[in-house]
Amino acid sequence: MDRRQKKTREAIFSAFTQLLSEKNYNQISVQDIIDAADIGRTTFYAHFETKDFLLKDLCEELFDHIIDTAMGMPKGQSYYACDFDNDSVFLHLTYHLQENDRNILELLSSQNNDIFLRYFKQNLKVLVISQYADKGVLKSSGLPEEFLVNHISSSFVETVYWWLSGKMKETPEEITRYFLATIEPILKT
Amino acid sequence: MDRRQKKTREAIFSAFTQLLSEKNYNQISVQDIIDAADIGRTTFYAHFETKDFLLKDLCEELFDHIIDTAMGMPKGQSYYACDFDNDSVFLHLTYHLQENDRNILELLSSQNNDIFLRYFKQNLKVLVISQYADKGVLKSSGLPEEFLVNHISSSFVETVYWWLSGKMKETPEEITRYFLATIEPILKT
DNA sequence: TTGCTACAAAACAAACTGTTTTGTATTGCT
DNA sequence: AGCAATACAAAACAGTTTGTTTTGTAGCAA
Repeated sequence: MDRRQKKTREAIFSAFTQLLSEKNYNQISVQDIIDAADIGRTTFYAHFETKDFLLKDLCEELFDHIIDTAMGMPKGQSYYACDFDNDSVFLHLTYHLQENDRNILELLSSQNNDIFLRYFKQNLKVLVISQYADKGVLKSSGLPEEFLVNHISSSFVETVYWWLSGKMKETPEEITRYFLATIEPILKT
Repeated sequence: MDRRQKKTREAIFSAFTQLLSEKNYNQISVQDIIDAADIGRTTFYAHFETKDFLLKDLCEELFDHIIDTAMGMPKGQSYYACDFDNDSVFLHLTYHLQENDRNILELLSSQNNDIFLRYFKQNLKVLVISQYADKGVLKSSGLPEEFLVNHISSSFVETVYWWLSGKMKETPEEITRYFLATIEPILKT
C-alpha cells in the first residue's frame, strides 16, 4: 500500500479518535475531521464513503486486532507473568486494555462508547465460542447455547465498561475475578 | 396542559418513533420529523431545543413509565395470571414488553437500540436495587455491590435484547427463567 | 524517466439548521 | 360571550454541512 495512503488513513483515524474523546459522534462533522487531520476534502471522501463508514472501519481494525492478539496468546506470546488456565484469555484481554493500545480506552469511555461496546461484544462472541463451545460446558446448564454465548460476551463487555467507568481502580486480576465469578456458577451447575 | 401542545408533542413522538424504525438516528433530520409529524418548523423548535433533546425526552417518558408500572405491580394491579414471587418484577417486565406498550419494541429493536438499551439499563438499576439491596443478598457474594447491580441490570437488558433479536419466540416465563438462571447462582453462593 | 496514483484547492448545488418575523386559530378564563 | 394569552403556520434568513466536480500538483513504483 502506498505510503501516502497509509499516512492519511492514519491521520484520519487519529483525528477522529481525538475528536471522539472531545465530543459526541453526532456533533462531529466531516469538516471537523478534515480540519483536524489537515487533509483535503476530496482526500477524505476518497478514503471513506461517509462518516459512518469511517467509524465502521475504525472499529474493525481495533477489535479485530485486540481479539486476534488475545486469541493468539495462549500459545505462549504472553508479555506478562501470569498463569494461563482455561479462562486466561479474559485476563489477557484486561491486560491488553490496560495498555491502552491504539487509544482504545479513549474510545471505550467516550460519550459514544455504545458503538464501540457493541462492536466489542460482537467480536467477543467468536472468542467465547472458541473458549467454551467445544468443551461441552455450555450444554450442561439447560440454557440455549446462543443465549449463553450472548450472556457471557455481554457480561465481559459490561464488566469492562464498569471497570472503565470507575477509572480502572481494580487490577486486571481483580476484574477478571469479578467477571468469572458471574460466569462460572452458571456453567458448573 | 394545552390540548394543542399535547397533540403536537404526541405527533412528534409518533413521527419520530416511526422514523426510527425505518432508519438510523443519525440519518433522521429535524426536517424529516417536521414533515412526518406535519407540523410547522417553528413548532418543533418550540417543543424541543434539538433532536437530541427530543430523544432524551422520549426515553424518559418511555422508561419512567415502564419501570414505574413494573415497580407498582407487586401490590396487586396485575393484569396477568401469574404467581408473583420475589423475582416477579422481571416476569412482569417481560409481559409488559410483549404488550408493546407505546411501540417500545420498535425502538428497542431499531438500528439505534443502543441508545434505548442504555436508558433501559440506567432506569433498571433503581429497580434492581429495590429488589435485592435491602435483603442483604448482594453482600453475600464477595463482589462489590455496585458491580452486582450493574451486572444484574445489564444481564436483564441483554436478555431482553437477545429475546427481541430472536423475534421473541420464547414466552415471558421462559425468558425470565433464562435470566434468573444467570443471576441466582451468583447470589446463592 | 514515465505513467499512475494520491492529494490539494476551489467552486458547486443541495440540503439542513436554528432564528426571526408576521399573521392566524385555539384555548382557558372571566 | 368576549378577551387576552398562547400555540401554531408560513416564509424568509444566514450560516453550515454535505458530497461532487474540476483542475492542477506532487509523490510513487517500475
